[in-house]
Amino acid sequence: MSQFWKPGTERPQGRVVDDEEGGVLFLSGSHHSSSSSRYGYASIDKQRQRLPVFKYRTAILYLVETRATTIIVGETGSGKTTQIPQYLKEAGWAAGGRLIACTQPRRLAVQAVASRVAEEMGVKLGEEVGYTIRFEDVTKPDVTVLKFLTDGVLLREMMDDPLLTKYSVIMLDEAHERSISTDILLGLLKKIQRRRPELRLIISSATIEAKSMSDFFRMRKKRREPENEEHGLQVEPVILSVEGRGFNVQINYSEEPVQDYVQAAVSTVLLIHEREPAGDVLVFLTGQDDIDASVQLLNDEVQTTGKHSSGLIVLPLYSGLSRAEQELVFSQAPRGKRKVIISTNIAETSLTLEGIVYVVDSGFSKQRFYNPISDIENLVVAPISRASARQRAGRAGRVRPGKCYRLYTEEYFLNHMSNEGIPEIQRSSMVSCVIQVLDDDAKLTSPTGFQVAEIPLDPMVSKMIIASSQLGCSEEIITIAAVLSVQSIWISGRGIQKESDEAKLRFAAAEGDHVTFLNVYKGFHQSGKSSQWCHKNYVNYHAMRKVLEVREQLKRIAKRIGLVLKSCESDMQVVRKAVTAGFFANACHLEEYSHNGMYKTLRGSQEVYIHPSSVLFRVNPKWVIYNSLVSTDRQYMRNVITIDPSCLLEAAPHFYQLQQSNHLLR
DNA sequence: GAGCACTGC
Repeated sequence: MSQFWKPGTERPQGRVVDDEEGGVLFLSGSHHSSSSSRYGYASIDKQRQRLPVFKYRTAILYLVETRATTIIVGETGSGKTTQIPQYLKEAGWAAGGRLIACTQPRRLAVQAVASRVAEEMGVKLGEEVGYTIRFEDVTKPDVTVLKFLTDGVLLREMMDDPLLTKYSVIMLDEAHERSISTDILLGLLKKIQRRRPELRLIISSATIEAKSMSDFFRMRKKRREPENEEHGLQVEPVILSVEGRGFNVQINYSEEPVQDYVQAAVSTVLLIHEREPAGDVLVFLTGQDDIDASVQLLNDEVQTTGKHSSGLIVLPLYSGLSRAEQELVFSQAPRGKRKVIISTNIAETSLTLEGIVYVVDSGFSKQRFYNPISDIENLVVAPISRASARQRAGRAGRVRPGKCYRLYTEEYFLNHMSNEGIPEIQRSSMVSCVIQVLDDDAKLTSPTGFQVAEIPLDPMVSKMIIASSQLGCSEEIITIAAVLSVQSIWISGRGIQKESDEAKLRFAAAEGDHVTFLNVYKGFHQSGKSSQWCHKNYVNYHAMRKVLEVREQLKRIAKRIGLVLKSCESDMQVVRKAVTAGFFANACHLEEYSHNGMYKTLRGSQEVYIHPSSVLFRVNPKWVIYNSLVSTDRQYMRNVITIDPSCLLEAAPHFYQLQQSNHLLR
């Protein structure tokens, strides 16, 4: 362990200041604000040196060498994500066959950063610089030394290598977003540090959470491991702050509380357009309904009172849009026109829009909440946190000084908004990730429990796949699992409702949605995977490509864990059995006296209804199993299949024994 | 006869 090669680094010039609580250091470099000149014809090296993070290069390397954990607070545009991994490599942290890892919460960011770094280093992507995301491993063993990956992938790598021995440094980027995977990684990495004192962590976080990150990684003095001290390694974490390249954003608050934020957003946009100089506008609302409504209102305004609002190009932005519609948002507005983008939270973290000068912030977003008693996840419109509000405002200052209009009062911002949002881990069901982090004492059943943990899907889906291997219908079940993993394989939208409903009926199977998916997949396959075929049948071609991709991945995993790949041809009875084996806990029985299609769940007797998008809507079979619940004014079951109640006992005698003795199984 | 903020393995 002690043979690990440590690169020698000079002590930096800057000041190292001890925090009064001991341990936490702020290292203040010289704060010459770098000019924000655009990349001109400068060489890549020159460009790299112009980034704000460059003048902290020595400091960062010094801290990484001498501290187990370094926390970097970097604003957007500091260059930390692309530069720090390169500094580490230049300093020798990738020598001796070790790797440097840099994680991101999102796949797209992983790909983008990796290709940028490969370009800067002048190497081919997938050689010295590579990346890994689910379904895509662009790395070369023994060649790749800088590896970018999603935090979910790193978590999964821990299943095979719990101490992550091949990495010398792990940088967790965007840790302030507190995704479930990031949070679990933070916890596990802290444990790994005790066993691997030579491992270095870099946590990149936004200002506000930096202190709590540092507190988390500070080891208690009593429990400090003596061997770490012998290493000459300081176990107390350190915080280093790197300035960004953002411009000042002037904040304007509403003077009175706003009654209707859609209306207020529309008026504000019109006011900006009337009074403010050129520059695009970004409006944050909560969801598709709000956004479509305000796009409509603004366009009506453009039509009726052409004078004020001519020159406005109004564009919606949310994840449900087609690719072509999303791309419109990135195109530059014609000269003399002002672009107004009305968006969900997608523009707060996932997408970066250039040219935004004005931001209108409704103060709300849709957030997931989980009720562990009913085991139901809900999507609710809720106030955002101050951290979110700052993030939204920051979107106005990327190209030049901007303005942010908050549709709430300053008093509300200061006294009623929470400082930080509730981390995702506290708002979600943990079924999918808990199985990954159980240790040897967790008593996973053999072999099923271990196989379930190997498949990167919800445990119920995994169980269904494993059962299908024994039932001889794994080809079909893997197709169903792949379809369930994409959002929707149907094209939907205004104006084509009737046609798409009719198209769906052509594939409808009496057994329910799962078998309907098989029919669609069969048709798609027989058409030669044709996009025209999809178009004609109101099937989403991009979704079907994704289904193919996921399907191949699942087949590979199935083979690896020793499952039998076999088709049951047209025997849908075994398909239903396999679905039941996975989803027995979601069984429901029709309450016949109710005459309105009300079902009750066997587990918990909750009132549920078949979702109108299901092929079994209004068919109301006596016994069904659902894939998931959507919670609105009612609880709707999405993706439903008919079952035989005797299969329930067969599939899960341990689960339904009690119910049977209570005569709940009729 | 209803609707899906955003991610991820």
